[in-house]
Amino acid sequence: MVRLDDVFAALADDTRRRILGLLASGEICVCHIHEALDVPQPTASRHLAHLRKAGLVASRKAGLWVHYRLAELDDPAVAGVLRSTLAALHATEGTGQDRKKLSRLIQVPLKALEKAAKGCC
Amino acid sequence: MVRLDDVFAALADDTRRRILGLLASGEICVCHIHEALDVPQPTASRHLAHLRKAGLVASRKAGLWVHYRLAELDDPAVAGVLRSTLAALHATEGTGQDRKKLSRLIQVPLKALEKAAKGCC
DNA sequence: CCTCCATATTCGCTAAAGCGAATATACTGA
DNA sequence: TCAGTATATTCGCTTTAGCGAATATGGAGG
Repeated sequence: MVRLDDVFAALADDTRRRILGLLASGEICVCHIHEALDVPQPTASRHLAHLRKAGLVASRKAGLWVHYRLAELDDPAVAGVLRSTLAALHATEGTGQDRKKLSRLIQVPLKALEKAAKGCC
Repeated sequence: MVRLDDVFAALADDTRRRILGLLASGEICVCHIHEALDVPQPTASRHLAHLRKAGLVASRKAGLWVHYRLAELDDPAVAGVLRSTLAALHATEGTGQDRKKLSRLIQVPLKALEKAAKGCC
């Protein structure tokens, strides 16, 4: 059960919004998030935990790595908030820069990431 | 110019979201907000100032009273966030109760407030 | 001018959030 | 089993947000 209070608290932090901006283009593992955003690994992990508690992201363990993705939200109201938030992030300059850096890191063409992000929000 | 950071910071507080929930049904003066929400007048005023700084609400002075309303947002991305937020609030129980109390206070039928709120988001 | 009323602001305090550093956990492969 | 790597957590600290109480501002009317 997702509580609205937790959702907005989660969205009220720049680093967490940047993470969501990255996840809009698909599943990413922690190491790539912390490198793309240029934040310490514990910081990335802490914010991801916050987002997970709020119900906005889900994680999948694959050996040593943990891959995070946007959660499938049951509540349509919360889904709407997340969708509009991603759309707003998409319109900012920072999101594009983060995505560009991610593109280099994971060796995936920027176009592909852009396309995936569009289809998500 | 509305900054996304301020918007989400503004939305990350329950009292401020309750205020937005009320304003969805139209312009309201400070005294009615603080009575409908049952919070001290300085608290209502402080939160309204916060919302105004974030660019989410606008105010109009009418003699001794100050009427607040949802702002017309230039930025379509921010407008989308606000719209989905209001929709999410609309789905919560608390918003209905606050509106009911406002209805009694300002002597306007609940139906009319509901209708106005629907048309807004 | 003085008073009343609605609204805004300030002050001191408490609680919570975020960070960096260090450390713990968990899985992999030699 | 042991070393190595990715992720998570804890600790101490600093910053910030929100609150209650008191007070300031500013317009309306006697």
